[in-house]
Amino acid sequence: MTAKASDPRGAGKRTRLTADARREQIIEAARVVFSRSGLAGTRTRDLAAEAGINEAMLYRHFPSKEELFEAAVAQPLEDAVAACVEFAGVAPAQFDATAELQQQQTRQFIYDLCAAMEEIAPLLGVVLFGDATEAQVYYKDRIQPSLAKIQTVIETNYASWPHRDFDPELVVESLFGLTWFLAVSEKLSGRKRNREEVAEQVMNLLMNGLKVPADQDIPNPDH
Amino acid sequence: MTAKASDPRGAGKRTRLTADARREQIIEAARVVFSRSGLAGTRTRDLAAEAGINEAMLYRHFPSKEELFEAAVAQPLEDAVAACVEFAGVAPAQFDATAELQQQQTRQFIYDLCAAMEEIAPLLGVVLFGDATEAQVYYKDRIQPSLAKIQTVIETNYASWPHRDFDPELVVESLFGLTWFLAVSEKLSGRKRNREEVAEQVMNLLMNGLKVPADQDIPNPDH
Amino acid sequence: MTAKASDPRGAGKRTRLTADARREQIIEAARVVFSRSGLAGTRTRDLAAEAGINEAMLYRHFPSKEELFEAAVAQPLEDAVAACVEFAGVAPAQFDATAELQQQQTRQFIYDLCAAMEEIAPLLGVVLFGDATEAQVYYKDRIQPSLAKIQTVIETNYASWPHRDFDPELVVESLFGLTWFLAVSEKLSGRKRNREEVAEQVMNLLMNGLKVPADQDIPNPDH
Amino acid sequence: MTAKASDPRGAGKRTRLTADARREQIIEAARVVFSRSGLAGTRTRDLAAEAGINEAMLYRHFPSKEELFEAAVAQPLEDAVAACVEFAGVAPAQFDATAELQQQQTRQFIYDLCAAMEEIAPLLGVVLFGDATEAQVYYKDRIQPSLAKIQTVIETNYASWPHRDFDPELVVESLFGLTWFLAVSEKLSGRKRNREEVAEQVMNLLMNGLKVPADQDIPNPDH
DNA sequence: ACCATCGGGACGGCCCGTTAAT
DNA sequence: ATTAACGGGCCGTCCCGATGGT
Repeated sequence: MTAKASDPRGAGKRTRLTADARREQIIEAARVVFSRSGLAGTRTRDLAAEAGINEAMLYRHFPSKEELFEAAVAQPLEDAVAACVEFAGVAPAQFDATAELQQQQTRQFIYDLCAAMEEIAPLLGVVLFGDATEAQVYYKDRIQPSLAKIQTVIETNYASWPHRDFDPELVVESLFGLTWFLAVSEKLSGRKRNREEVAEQVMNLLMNGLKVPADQDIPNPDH
Repeated sequence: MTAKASDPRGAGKRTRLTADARREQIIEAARVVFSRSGLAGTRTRDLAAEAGINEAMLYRHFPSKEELFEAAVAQPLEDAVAACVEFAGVAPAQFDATAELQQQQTRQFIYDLCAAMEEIAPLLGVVLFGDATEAQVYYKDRIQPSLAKIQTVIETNYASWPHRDFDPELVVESLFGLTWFLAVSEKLSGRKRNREEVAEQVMNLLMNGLKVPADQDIPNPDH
Repeated sequence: MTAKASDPRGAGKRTRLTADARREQIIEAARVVFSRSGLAGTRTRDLAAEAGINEAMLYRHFPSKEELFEAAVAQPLEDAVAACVEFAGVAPAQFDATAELQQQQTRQFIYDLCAAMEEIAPLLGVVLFGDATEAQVYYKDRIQPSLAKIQTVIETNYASWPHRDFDPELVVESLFGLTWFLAVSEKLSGRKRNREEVAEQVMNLLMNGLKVPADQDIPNPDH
Repeated sequence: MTAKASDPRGAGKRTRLTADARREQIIEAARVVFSRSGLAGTRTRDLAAEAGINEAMLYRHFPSKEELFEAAVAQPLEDAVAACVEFAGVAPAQFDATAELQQQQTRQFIYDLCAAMEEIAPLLGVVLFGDATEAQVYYKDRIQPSLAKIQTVIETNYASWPHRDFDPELVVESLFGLTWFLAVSEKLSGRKRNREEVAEQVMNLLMNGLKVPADQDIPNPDH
């Protein structure tokens, strides 16, 4: 994000901003309100109020509420999901018997995913549950491709570590949904979790499962 | 259903609906429309049209759109989530070294959860992403308690099988979110998965993880 | 046709009434509600509720709200105003120097008028201030003729007593308006006046004015 | 009166007024429509049409139809009635045997009252006969106090002229009602009276009555 | 044979998203 | 950049027919 000299939340004084800066400010305010109330549930008045400007100003910068939604929610969400592909990274070159590297890499991936989810979880919600028809298009065109890419990365790394037979697509969607809901739940319940612990636990869950293998010691059977 | 003097199923003729039947029909139609467009995005006209009646009829049976939403979406969702607690079941009495019984039980649980999710996924969406304030209340008061109960069931079974140390709350939320998103994704992408396979894979993921233990043979490294 | 049934206000039990009795009951209930809220301000639901019957019953006895208004308010009001003509009576045959008989007659007239006004005051209000266009027609066709008749009676008696020169029409309207407002005021303020005293005072005002003739003693100048 | 700024019949033109001017224009238009149809009988669409604007504009200037009614009818009416107190004036200082000054003063008072009534008569009607409950509150809180003040003025002058014993309250209400109905009647019948003559006649009626004192000549017994 | 309920066209008040005019 | 303006639509209800139970 570009560094801004002025505080966009400063409501006291009327600052004259450049068109771009104003646009950015509107977008950020809109993201807040849209996240809160969805597309249909948001009034243009609320958008203007949150941005600290006049309603007519919105229409000087955006031709319609829908386009503002696109700029403030849909596009950033698509970008953010696309960015998650980077998190997946590439597999280590050489074979690792204990897949320790994979575990580390996976932990980091989950950590990054959780971090990203904190921001995009509400956006994902309002986009996917605003209007079913648009959601379908959006999901197919702008979410799934990124998920597919992550899946591809995993498949590429498929040969480099010892694993069970699994469906990469299912795993990606599972992980995505899992982290999504954790973020949603955190926001709704107001309870904060330590993200590193979460990443560690989820990674462990994903890689090793809950069960202790039969030939190992049971760490703490009765807690 | 409520006991009726006359046969509710019998009449083959086109009969006017009883108040209860009409109410139920409105609720079911409303659930469809609300699932599609959310609370704010749904017009009362759409609700009436979907139910095949006049708008005025809605308000003879429900005092407001919000109350219809409550009856058609919020309450059924709460009930459905509450019903998921039953799926968790109880742990087998005796110890099982390979935790085979737990695996079976878990598979069934996930299967049931996925089945339930097929219906409640959109409801969950529109409730949690319709209005942030109401979502918070709803989640805390009407979703989390059920999740907590499932968690309790797991904790009760905690001692009966060999497992790693994990946070039951996190696991429950993870599983819930995971299955939720699988259902959402299925609906949005239009692709159908075999639920039994999904349950098997997810159970395996949950119990055993993706990784093959180091002292085992690598089943099929390069697919 | 048949004799009036019992008290129409008995709401406790559902009495089966003859059509005429039911009609009369509806009319009386309607008069109450219309008096309270006017034609436009009255819901058919309120009418039905006040009559203790179903809304549909109204339309079995009256084709429309307007016709019920006509039967419950407009016609009774017209009749009541027409009946006021009787109150005016006829002048005594022989000349009376002190017009004592006229005073008595006038007192009685005013008394009767006040009594009638107690009932018709609200009706007059809702008819004349409900809809301006209809009020005009109503006034010209159904109120003024009765006032004109009263005026005629007065003119007939004109020669029989010593009086100043005055415009009978103006006097009739004045008296009518005066008594109307007294009734309205009584109802709105909740304060009750003794009707005989009112009649006496108004008669005195009308016949003798407030001022004491110069050649008479001043009864009580400083009270 | 102020010159009409915009032509209500003017079609496409979008006239721009300041907020205050528009507000005033709406109020004046509303007074006309409310006077015609009452509060319940007036559609917001009629209000907008009469003001030559869109319905939405009403709600930019007034939060509800009721508040517009308050601003356009209730408050002006209260003010106008309150202003009538000024008309009552004060009694002449010195005693006047024939009460000629009082007569003149009274004539002027009645004249002013009639003039005021021409404007407030319909307002009074729609307020007092719109809704019985609100009318009661309005009358007690916002009409009666002014009438009581007039009454006080009369009582203050009570000692300064020779009069019969009378109830000032009754006289004030009588005069108020009398002039009210004269105005109503004029409006409804479409017949115009000369106000000076009316004032003269009513003053005479009030002060001297219709009857000729016994010791005076009968002016014109048979007209 | 009465009556209550179902059913609906139309419109009520209100305000939302949007466009001129200043 | 701001205020005034508006077309249209939303939620809710009103007045009133039609249908079927008791």
